[in-house]
Amino acid sequence: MTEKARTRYAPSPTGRPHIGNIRTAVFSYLLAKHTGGDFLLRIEDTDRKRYVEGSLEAIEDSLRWLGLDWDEGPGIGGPYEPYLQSERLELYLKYATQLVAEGKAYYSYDRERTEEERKAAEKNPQVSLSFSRRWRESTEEERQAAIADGIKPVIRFKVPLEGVTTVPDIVVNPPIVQNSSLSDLVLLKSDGFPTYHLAHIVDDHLMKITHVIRGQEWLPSAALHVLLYQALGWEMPVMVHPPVILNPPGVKGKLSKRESAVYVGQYRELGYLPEALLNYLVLLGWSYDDKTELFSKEELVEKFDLNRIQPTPAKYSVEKLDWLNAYYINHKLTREEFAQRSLPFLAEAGLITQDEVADLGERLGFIVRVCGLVKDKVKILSEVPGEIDFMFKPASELEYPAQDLVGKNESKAATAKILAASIDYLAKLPDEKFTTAGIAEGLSQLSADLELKNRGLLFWPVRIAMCGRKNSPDASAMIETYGREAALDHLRVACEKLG
RNA sequence: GGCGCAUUCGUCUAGCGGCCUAGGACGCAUCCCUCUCAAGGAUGAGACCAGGGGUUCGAAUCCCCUAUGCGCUACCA
Repeated sequence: MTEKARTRYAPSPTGRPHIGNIRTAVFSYLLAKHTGGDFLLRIEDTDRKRYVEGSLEAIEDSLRWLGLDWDEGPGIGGPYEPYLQSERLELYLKYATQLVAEGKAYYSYDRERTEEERKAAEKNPQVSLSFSRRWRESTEEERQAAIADGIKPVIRFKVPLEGVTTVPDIVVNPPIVQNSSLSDLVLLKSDGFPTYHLAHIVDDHLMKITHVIRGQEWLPSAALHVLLYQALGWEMPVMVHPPVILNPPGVKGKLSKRESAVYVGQYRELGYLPEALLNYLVLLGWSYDDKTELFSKEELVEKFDLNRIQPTPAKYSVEKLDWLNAYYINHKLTREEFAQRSLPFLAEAGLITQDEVADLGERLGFIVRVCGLVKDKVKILSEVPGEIDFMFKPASELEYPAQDLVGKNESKAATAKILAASIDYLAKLPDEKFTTAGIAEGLSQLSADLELKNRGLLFWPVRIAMCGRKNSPDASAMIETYGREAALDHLRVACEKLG
């Protein structure tokens, strides 16, 4: 085992966490725990204009839901508090002015660029470069004039004009960039807040972060960060730049909310299991071997290896996630767990009350059996209510055409006979035989006794009578779940429908 | 436009010079099971390893070029 790693997830509070973003948190968490180290949460709230109320809570909820517990962070504290960058302003000021004193940074009396100027600068790097260096070699008179004009300066980093910088990285080949192509980045804004570039380096250093895991969109500016570490005389953490997640096949660009659900919270609301989402997210860009792809959180912690992160961006596809989720529901969850997790969705649909979500009391057994009817059928939890709502209604409220009962039987009259026979049979079936298996066996025998061509001719109308729809769970299982009285009611109503 | 990274079945991937007539999974097709829908079981189609040059006895694996994709190009992160 390698040395203990200290990693962090450092989102800015600009809204709900995006799954592409949270995936870097997953990798960070796994690395930390794999090495027996710490995973921290730090909030990068250095842009006051983009702050969104409630973001911190959304971030914390998402991490907790996925089971990514952090060892240090806002609220819980830690040896390097505070973990909110807005509360660490004097630190950034200190290092920025230190760099100025050392001649490695300088005050720049810029006016803010207009949208057009920015567009122009994007097209022509020379414009951008010269703009950023406008005050690099300014005279005292120029500075005094700017101050007299009331311009508040920013502090810019004095990037070396010559040489090349490379960024060592675990995932991709080290980018090699000419220093002359780099602009003098802003370290401290005119409002006294640091930029990301300064803040994350100061914090990662002070918080003793060993591995920085962040999206590949940071690769282009990583050379600048290398230079900054050098200027500050600090050792660099290991850099890890996993690829971004792309839109599904056929759609260009990185995963966007137009194309699919992108926020962790949305997946929760749709009824994905956190363990399935976690498993899927990890698989998107990481592999253990050529076969294994089902991993619990514990297995991931044990097996995670940075070197097996794929350098290529992966296209997001909800189909495999759906399969994984269905697999977890079907094979990993017990009936009780499945029912428990379905509760919020049943309440949402009005099938049970909020009080019952907290404590079902005597209804627990019934709910577990009802949910069990569709456990191997649903892909996501939000599908559960729609699949079993009929179980919550009396027979008289089921609406379906009588013709549906007939199925492959020759007539309504013939079907009615079969149902009548089923009623007689089930009414007399001993209690100990009133189980899914017992009922299935009994009704099969009955269909033979009635000399039907196949037992489907009996099961079909019985099943329709139970649920009023053509697609449903197993007929015998529904009968058992209803219990004898309710099941017989359903059959009687069906008989009446047939006239 | 400039700079950077990447490139194996439709998709996620295994592969780190001979084990590859390229393996697994999702999806798809067919069959089995079957009272419906699922689930489950079996089988199959599907990648001349982006294209072109090298290096080597030998390349999906190393190098170069081209193409394509993605990212960045703010006093945002």
